[in-house]
Amino acid sequence: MLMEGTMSGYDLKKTIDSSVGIFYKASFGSLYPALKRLAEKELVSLNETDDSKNKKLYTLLPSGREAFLTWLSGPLQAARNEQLIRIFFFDYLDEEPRQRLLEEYLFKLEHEIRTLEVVKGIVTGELAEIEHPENYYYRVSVLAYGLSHVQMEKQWLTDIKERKNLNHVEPQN
Amino acid sequence: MLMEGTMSGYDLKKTIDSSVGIFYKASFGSLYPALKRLAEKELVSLNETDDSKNKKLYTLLPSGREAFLTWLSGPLQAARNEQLIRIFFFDYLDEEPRQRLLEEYLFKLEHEIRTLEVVKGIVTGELAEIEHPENYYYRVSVLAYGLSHVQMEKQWLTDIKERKNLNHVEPQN
DNA sequence: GACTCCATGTAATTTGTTACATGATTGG
DNA sequence: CCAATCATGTAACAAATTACATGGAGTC
Repeated sequence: MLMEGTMSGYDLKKTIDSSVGIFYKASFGSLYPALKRLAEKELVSLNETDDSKNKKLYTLLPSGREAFLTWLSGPLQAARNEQLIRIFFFDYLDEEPRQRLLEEYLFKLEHEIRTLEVVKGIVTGELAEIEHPENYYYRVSVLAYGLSHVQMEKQWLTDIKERKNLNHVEPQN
Repeated sequence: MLMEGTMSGYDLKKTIDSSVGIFYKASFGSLYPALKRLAEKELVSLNETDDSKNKKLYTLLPSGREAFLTWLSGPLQAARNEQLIRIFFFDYLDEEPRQRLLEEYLFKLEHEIRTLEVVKGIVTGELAEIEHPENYYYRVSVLAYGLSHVQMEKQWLTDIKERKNLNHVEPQN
């Protein structure tokens, strides 16, 4: 986030919540100590404001920028989904609570789909008004990923709710 | 896993690796202390074998079974994908390393798809030979989820590699 | 005057990772 | 006999979560 410019811990939290917030959470209890560590490693510099707010502004140093790009270039790996171990054991639940849970989750997913579509609409609109929208392609792609993901989950959930024969799922390619 | 029967920490690790291992890892450094904690809370009972192996066999107690079912009945939540924050920032990478990373990931995904298909084949075969295959429906469903997931990711990756216009993704429902 | 927002932090607790350490048994 | 597997654990280190604690500024 500091690649975008100088920020305080508080600003950071707001920025995170309103951008990657859909799939990543940060608490103050993790943010402030993390900034401290980054400052100790001299990856960021600290400037205190002397106005009434008493903000501590953190700026990414060249070494920090380097560390960020190194992290970014690391290998992509399949994300491990802890949610799945729950469903893995769903056979132990009775049919009634199981259907209820699946129903609830389906409801949440539908809500999430609507949310993501709204967000995507807003972002697309904002993007149309800036100078170089192509520089924000991957940020928008992540939204598209989110949508594909929840749509896939919805389809899958609908299928298992009906106890469809899962061997008939056809590969897309 | 202890719902299936009495096991040692070592057995547990093997069982985890060969079942949920595709999407969940457990190390001895987390397993043994965890079993200790479960024993302290009297959710499992401990029986030491007196043979040469010196195994410590853990058995789920009724209270442990209850705790498991309570955990299982908890609300399902959308899994948070930390991998996505990487891709969110991909605009900061140059086109060359970016394409290389996407290519690598695509390769991994294709490997994973083949693996999952093999595993699914094996599991389906095994399932056909047991008495009540319907009691293992959700275990198999998770495999189907895994496959849908990687297939979705592959499609998405292929799209962004070509910088497709992501606004044209059509909802499935 | 009360409530919300801005702003920073610490403390306790919990947990995970990685590496280290030990020793018995089994199969080729 | 040597390597792999079986089997259990600890220690150092790193982080995250939740709750607590504090204080200023703006606004209704």
